Amino acid sequence: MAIPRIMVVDDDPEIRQILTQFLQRNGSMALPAASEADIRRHMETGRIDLILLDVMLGDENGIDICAKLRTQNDVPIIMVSALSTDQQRMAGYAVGADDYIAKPFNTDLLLARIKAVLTRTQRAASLAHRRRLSNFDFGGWSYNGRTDEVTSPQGYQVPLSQRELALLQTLLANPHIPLTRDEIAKAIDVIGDGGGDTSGRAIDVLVGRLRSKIETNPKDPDMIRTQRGVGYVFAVDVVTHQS
Amino acid sequence: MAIPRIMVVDDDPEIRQILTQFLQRNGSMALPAASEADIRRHMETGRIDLILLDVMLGDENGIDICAKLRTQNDVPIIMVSALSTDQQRMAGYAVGADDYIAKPFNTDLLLARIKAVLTRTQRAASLAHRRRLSNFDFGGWSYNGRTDEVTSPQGYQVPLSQRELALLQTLLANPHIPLTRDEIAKAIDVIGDGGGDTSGRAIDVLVGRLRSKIETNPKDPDMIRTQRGVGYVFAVDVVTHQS
DNA sequence: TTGTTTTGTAACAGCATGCAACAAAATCAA
DNA sequence: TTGATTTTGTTGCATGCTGTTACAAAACAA
Repeated sequence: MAIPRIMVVDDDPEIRQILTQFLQRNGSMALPAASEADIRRHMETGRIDLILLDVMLGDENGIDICAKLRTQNDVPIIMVSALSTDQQRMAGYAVGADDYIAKPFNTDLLLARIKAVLTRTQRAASLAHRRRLSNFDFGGWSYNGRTDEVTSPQGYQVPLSQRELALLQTLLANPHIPLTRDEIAKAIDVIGDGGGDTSGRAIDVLVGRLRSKIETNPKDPDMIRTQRGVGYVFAVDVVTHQS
Repeated sequence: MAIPRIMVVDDDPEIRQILTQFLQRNGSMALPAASEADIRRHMETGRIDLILLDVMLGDENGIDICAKLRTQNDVPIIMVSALSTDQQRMAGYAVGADDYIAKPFNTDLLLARIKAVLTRTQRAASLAHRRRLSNFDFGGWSYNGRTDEVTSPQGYQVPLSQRELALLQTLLANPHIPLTRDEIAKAIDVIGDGGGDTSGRAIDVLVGRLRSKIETNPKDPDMIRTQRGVGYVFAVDVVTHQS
């Protein structure tokens, strides 16, 4: 196996750095993450083989984060916790953690657990990676997951910005499912929005921009439909396939 | 591997001698050092494969010495300490120790740790070496790792400067993986950048220069893609092979 | 109808990025 | 050595991306 890429999630900068350096010295590439935003960015921008997740995050509960990650991908998760009651441990397994280690832990133990989880899930990890490279056909359009090229029914290639691309990917992953602005904001890691406040209109504007590029009639959109009071739906059948 | 040369750093003459003799009896060359001055002398006068560093040095803190050594070279360090709270251990890893052993320690354990660290670092070194001598094919181009020749799909040989070559090697070693400017700067040892400050644009310019030489359309690059807010990705499949 | 809420979007400001031009540093030639 | 050439980092400007704001249009409730 190639060098494992391990994301270290901990909001304490010191522990984060220590773990990061420890992993790097032991032959892994460590990707530190302090917040859920960091997590999402790492998940989207590169292959992650394993997540080391501290349960005691400041703003958000590690258990919740773990549950969320589990629903979205197949990357194995090792939870690390200062508290190690059996209840905690059970909660961790319940939301899909692959292993659970109590602090303070023996470093050899940590390495052994990491290795065990990695070999156990090796096949799943490579599959997860391949899934990122899928191609999609929708409403006559096509999206190439390897090159990020978006092609119109007429064969024109339409350049999308990073945000527009992220939005399209989110929609493609959730066809026919109404998505709230919050959900979209979280999925594509928008700064200004996502706090549930009505002031941030970033998603609205972004949707408008994507519509202007891929809708035949942006004023009366066919694919990205508005659900008043809810959010938006991608109302198109999507075919996923490998190239 | 040749006989490992291990520097023993401890200001207690007795322990220093015990360790030295123990190592010598077990097939290593031990180089005793009592002070930072000794350390420096040894580092300058000969190859050192590993440093065994006692945390409780009289005049200086072992942690500080370790940190200093780490910034200056890549010799692996095993810290030895009478105190072995997890805090101590963590501090050791934080400043870059490769392993941490509490006194009094089992001699078998010590030997095992030494062996582990040595093989670990040795393999990393040999892998890095082999990679340098590999050949790469990417997007119709080829790179000869022995001669550093870069050949275009049309068969033209394109001369790259040293920095451009280093950048290309870094990209080739990390295909499809987003690299931050910091990571690139560290990998190719750029002076002006790497401190995380936004002022240094050396990497941007360097990327531009490499693009102008190897991208079909430098204005709309196919291979070296920009990830806004992140860095750059080498978005090409890379085939590595020996000549 | 009228008034309120929600959504669409143009205009704007702040940044990140690309790049040309320059300057400093290294290398080479003689 | 000196001077020419190449390499490499810096700077300033142009461009494009992105979130905010303000206002208009649409949808809804009464």
